[in-house]
Amino acid sequence: MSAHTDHAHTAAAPHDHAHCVADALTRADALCAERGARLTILRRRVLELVWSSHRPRGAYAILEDLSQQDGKATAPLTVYRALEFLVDQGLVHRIESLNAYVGCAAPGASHSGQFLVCEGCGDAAEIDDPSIRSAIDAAATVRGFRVQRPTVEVRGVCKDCQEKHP
Amino acid sequence: MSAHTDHAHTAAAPHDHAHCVADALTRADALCAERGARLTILRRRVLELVWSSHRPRGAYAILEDLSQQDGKATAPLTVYRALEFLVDQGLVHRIESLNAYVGCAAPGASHSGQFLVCEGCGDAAEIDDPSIRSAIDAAATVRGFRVQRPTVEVRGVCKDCQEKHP
DNA sequence: GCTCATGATGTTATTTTATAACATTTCTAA
DNA sequence: TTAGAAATGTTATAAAATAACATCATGAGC
Ligand SMILES: [Zn+2]
Ligand SMILES: [Zn+2]
Ligand SMILES: [Zn+2]
Ligand SMILES: [Zn+2]
Repeated sequence: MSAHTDHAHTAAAPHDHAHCVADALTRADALCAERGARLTILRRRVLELVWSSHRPRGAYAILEDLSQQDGKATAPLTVYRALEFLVDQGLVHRIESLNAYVGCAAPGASHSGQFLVCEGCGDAAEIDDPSIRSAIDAAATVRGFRVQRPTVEVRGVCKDCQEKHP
Repeated sequence: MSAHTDHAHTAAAPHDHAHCVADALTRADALCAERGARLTILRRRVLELVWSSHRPRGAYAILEDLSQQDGKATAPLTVYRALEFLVDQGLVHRIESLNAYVGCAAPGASHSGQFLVCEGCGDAAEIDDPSIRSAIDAAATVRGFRVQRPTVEVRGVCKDCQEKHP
């Protein structure tokens, strides 16, 4: 069995993050190839920067990284367009309540877009809980509402932060 | 029994909206009095403007209304501060995915903050579905996450809009 | 190889949304 | 009435996102 287990990595838990990012990029390469979507150099760089931490990152933070790497100013649109592509491909999620973006832990699989957002450390743990999804679907169906994109963002305090500040 | 029934009004369904707004203001008066919170003239006016439709409204739209009523420019902060108060009191909800605000249909009661947001008509129907809430609580508990404020915003198409564009 | 249509990126300017810092006014309770 | 606190006014700025248009890259078809 691989050293990389299935359990989700977090910003807090120490782990081989380079591997983590490399995995994400490899998955993205495979998925885009499979779909005929063009994961260009720029988009791939932006994806890598989104993954640079396990925390949600703002578009302008990514913009700064990009500008610094290139030694010249990059325009916001450059980043926003790349992010739009990545979100459309399901490689990145946008956290609405933070105006920020985070790499998807399981692209390809169904994305319900559920996050536990910690007020303490800023971590946004992606979960995919079928019972939340089915409860939403049921509530929508009863009201004749056709679901396109359910968003669940739960603000609170993660386990680690609770232990640190009891 | 009152002419006003319990079922939720929507922007689409014709109804006595003046009554609708008056009710919201009366409820707000009562709640704030009960809590010793100060629903000042300004805050009450902003609440009324939030309720001016059943659709989410942006802070700057409310700002324009306010400026027009007074015949002079109002500063954004004026509106944002009032909105902050109203959100804190649970009289208004912020729809994160729209950067907009909508009157709460049932202030005082527990607010889980669940919305069905229609892409067609812009309506944001507030629901309070216990099974969604308990599914979220269960998922959080399993992960040791302490829930403070769950946000559910479901994008899709409402019943009316589906019937209009089949 | 060329050629053109399409998609991607560059460039400049602007819009939309939200907050900071500090002054003044209003309310409340002692 | 008179602090002290809360609310509002004022001015300036920050943060997030998009519009409009030009240029460049890519790849299918010839
Ligand atoms: Zn990692
Ligand atoms: Zn935390
Ligand atoms: Zn109404
Ligand atoms: Zn609709």
